[in-house]
Amino acid sequence: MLDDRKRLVLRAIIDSYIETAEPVGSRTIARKHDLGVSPATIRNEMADLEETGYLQQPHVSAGRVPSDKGYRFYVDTLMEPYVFPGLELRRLQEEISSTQLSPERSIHEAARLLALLTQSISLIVAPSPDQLVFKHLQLVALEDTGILVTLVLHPGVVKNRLIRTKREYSSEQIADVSAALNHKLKGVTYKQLGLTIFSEVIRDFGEIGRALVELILQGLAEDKGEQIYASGTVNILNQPEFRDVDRAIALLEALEQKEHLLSLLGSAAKFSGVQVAIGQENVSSAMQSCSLVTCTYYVGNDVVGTIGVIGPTRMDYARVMAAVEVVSRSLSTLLTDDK
Amino acid sequence: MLDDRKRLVLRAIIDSYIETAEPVGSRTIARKHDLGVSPATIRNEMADLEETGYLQQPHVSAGRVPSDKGYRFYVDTLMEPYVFPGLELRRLQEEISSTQLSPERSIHEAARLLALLTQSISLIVAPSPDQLVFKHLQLVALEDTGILVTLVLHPGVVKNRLIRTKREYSSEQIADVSAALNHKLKGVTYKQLGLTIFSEVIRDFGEIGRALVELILQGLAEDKGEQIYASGTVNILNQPEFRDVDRAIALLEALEQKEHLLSLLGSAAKFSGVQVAIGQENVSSAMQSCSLVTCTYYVGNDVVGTIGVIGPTRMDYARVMAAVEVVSRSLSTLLTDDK
DNA sequence: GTTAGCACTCCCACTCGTTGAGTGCTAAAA
DNA sequence: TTTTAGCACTCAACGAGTGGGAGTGCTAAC
Repeated sequence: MLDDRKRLVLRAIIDSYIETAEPVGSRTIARKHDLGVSPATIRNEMADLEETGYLQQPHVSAGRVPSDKGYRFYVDTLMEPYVFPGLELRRLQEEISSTQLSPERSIHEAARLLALLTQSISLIVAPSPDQLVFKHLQLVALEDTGILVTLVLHPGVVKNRLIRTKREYSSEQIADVSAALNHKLKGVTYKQLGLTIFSEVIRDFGEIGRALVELILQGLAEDKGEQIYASGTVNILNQPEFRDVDRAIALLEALEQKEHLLSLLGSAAKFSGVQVAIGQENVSSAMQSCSLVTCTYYVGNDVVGTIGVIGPTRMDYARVMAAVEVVSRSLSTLLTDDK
Repeated sequence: MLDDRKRLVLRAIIDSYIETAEPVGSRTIARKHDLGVSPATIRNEMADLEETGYLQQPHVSAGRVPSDKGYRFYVDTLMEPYVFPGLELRRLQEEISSTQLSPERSIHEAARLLALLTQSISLIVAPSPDQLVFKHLQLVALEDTGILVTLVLHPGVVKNRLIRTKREYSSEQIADVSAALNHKLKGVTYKQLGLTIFSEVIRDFGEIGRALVELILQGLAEDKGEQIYASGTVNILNQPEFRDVDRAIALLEALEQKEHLLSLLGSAAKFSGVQVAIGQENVSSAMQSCSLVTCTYYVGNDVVGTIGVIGPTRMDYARVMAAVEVVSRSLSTLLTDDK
């Protein structure tokens, strides 16, 4: 569709625009990239590229700027993939796993590093309770009528909740219940919990059982907010496209709509590998001039969450995609290894 | 020191400036507040107030703007305290306690509400591990060599950590250790843990004991970052003084220095009641044009943390102070009641 | 002690010409 | 047919100049 020279020109323009955030003129291209043709020829190519929708002109006497279509083509076929130097890779791997022993921490750390690496906003969706498997359930009697419920879920999430009962139970009673419950629920996923199990629990464990079922039904739905997490929000203020404070506010406020974000990232979870949504490809209105790069991460062979980066459409796709890929892989490795 | 009319003028100027963020002229004051004197008289007063340091003039033909000293006087003696309407108060109380049963959540929710209420950045310092008392310690054997340590600390903080041992232990062994440890540590504060206890634990509980001591020594120091928490950072972008993106960035980046923040808020913890640090009174350089309003919160009679609000020196002190006071009290009540 | 009057200051918004980067078109060269 | 030099044209950005307006301080009269 596009001949070789047009591709070269388009790529040169996008590379340059990504770097400088300034509209790119024909002279600049002729000077920086040695295409062996004069600015006039490049102008002709640029006019064609604009006509076919790959470029745009902010105003008639300015240079050209890539359109969403241009970026899409760039990402799909033009750009040169970025490869992290081995050294940096190892340092990264190390930093992620340095927050020893707590998967939740590791996930947060991964988000922080991703934001740092890309100088953009990073998002991370923690494993959804639905997919988790009961690994252990422990009840501990505190003084009075409080019972601490500790749920250990696979992979590596620990949740604590306090429930209160009307009457007091002895530690022994609670230990018994704990053991029995543990036996009943071990290896079951949240999704598999159905009315059958719930009614059995209520029947067999009376007041505690009821409180527990209630906890499970409502308690884990409520923390959708904790399930998604943004890091490095300050970074976008450094991007020239967000020097306009109002635009920055619009985006940042959109990011506080956790459910909204979740659905945004959720749609990427169906595919494997690094996904890119450019500008208008995003449904979210506040993100029409942003791109979203996402990748799922794993425990073993199961997709458990998504990480992503949000930046202006003029982001360094090669670098961001590499960073997302690398962080997702490091995280997967880490979570898989220490189960 | 200041006669009545000067106080009235100063108060009128500060009220007006807080509302409009525009330098205040003599005519404005004469028109809006019925002081029964002409602008010329007010001009004289204003000149005096400037000379004594309560006001400043951005340039000679502009109105006056309060100085830090002016704000200080305003906060200490001039302003009319704001009282929340009962309805709003009850709604607030309700919203804070709606995140049932988890103190950590309540604290986060309090921060969110405080930010919403003041349209500023809210900060919250969660109870420091040092002050916490062991309430319960539970070890649970997971498969392989993993042992889940659940620490229940008073007031209401639950921490989970995973430790790994070289050899496997049976659930019974671990339950025994758990019971013994629990007995030994119950009621002890972190601060009281000394070498004696540590060496006893290591002696009596071997490998698990050593891992545990290590965990306690390093594990709880490491989460200083989790101990302080900012909410509503987007809000300051709406303040006219932060339309300049670079200033906003400077402040926001300062807020990411968790340790720095901790020391900032920590100094307020020595006093009871609502504390205000205005502009230059703050040591932090990024906060020279901001004020910080803080208040400690309690469990029973023990100070366990601090909440605060950061905004431009031109903040609505009456409202912010009331909000901080109210949220801190609600939080204290909540934490105290469900122990 | 207060106030009207007035000269003065200085920011701000606006206009207007200039500059320069960049374009499209045309016609000649390859 | 493609490329390119040349040229007229466009338009944002910048700076200088200008008028208006808000606000002041001072003075003299009340």
